[in-house]
Amino acid sequence: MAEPIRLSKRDAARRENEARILAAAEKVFAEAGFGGATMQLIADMAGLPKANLHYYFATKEELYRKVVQQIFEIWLHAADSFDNAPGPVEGIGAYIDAKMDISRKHPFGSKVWASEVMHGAPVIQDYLETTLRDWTKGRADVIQRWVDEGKMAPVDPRHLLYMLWATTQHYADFGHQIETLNGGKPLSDRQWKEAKESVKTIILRGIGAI
Amino acid sequence: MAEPIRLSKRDAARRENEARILAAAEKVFAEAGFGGATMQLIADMAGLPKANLHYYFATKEELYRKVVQQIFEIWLHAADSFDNAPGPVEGIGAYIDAKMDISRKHPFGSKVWASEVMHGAPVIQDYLETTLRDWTKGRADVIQRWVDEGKMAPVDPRHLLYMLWATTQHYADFGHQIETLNGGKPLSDRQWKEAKESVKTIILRGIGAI
DNA sequence: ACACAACCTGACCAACCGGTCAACAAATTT
DNA sequence: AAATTTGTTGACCGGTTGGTCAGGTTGTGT
Repeated sequence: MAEPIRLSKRDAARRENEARILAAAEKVFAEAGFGGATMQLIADMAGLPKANLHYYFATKEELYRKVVQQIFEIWLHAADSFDNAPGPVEGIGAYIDAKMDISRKHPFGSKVWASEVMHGAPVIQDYLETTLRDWTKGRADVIQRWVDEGKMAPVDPRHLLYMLWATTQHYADFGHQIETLNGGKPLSDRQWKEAKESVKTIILRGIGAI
Repeated sequence: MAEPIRLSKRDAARRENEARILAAAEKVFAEAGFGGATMQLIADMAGLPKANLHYYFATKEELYRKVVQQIFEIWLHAADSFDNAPGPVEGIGAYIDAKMDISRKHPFGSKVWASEVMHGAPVIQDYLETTLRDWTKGRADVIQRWVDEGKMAPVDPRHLLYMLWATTQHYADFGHQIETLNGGKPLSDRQWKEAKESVKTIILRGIGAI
């Protein structure tokens, strides 16, 4: 069991400050891009003097890197439900649910990730070439197995994965567009549920799993 | 018929300079984002002195706006094939083809557009609320008609459109990621064809049109 | 050939940015 | 409670950026 760790005043303050800075940075980087974001703006949003940011994160790049790593972790773990699933309906269905939830809960992080990749992944190229490549290979193998077992139509696992990523992330990255087309209002709980169902239905039927 | 308009030296030079600047700007904005792009970099890439850029485009914002408008036009016209189609197989199939071609031919423009929307559409919000809203309404009606005519399963037209946008644009916006997962090489002609087929097959089957 | 307008550009500037630092405050250790 | 480590911050700096402008060049109409 986890002990109720006693945090010294210092450690507690450090923890909170880092969290506040990271949260502010995530939002500012998402809304302004790396180049458009300023340390001053992040500092103001975090309620700290700019010099204090540089005490916790030496450079703008270092802070940005931490923000990207954070969302990448969440992104990867979304596929936990993918494994050990008996078939595509459960596995891919749960994956869509998880990724749609991420899009709703972490829209800023999703945008930062999208922005990073769009600009050629200057700071996380190594992750793409190692962690993400392995991850993708593993899931593609699972999908291929389902195909071989006749649990779904023969589709290219890669392109199916791209479609899953694209569709689920779209609700975060292009959330503003969707909101505008929704009469300027964010999707309601019911509309989010409908979105999830639509995506799941079309894709699962599209791969011949239902 | 279009007359072979005689361009004076001036008009010809103006045309070429503007085109060169816009092409350079599209690339730089796509790779560095609006905030990260510099007029100097665009000028260097266009092979013109920076001051000359400001002669043609007064401000960075004005130049950026032109770039965004340009890709928006292409984006809208991609759906010409959508209309007058007898059913979803032809209409949506052609639309997917057209949008995939755009992703391949105009990856920079696609990224600029994505970036603009992701950042809350600061310069083209009015377009979203007028042109895009009308456009979307029109296509959604067409899809609904096909549903009513029994030519496809009853799916929410909006979410289908989002899925089409997301999936096709993904190949441009996340092209770097796809390239990395493809062994660091861009998709070949054959792979692009396979991508198109995969997308069309999954979606058309997903909406019960085939 | 002349006059006028359009075009071009090196040099320049004020504003802003990321990052530094010295001086100070607070917590922790001894 | 003294000493030491850790955290805090206003003021500052060199470098870069978007944008300006005066003075020159080129093309066009007359």
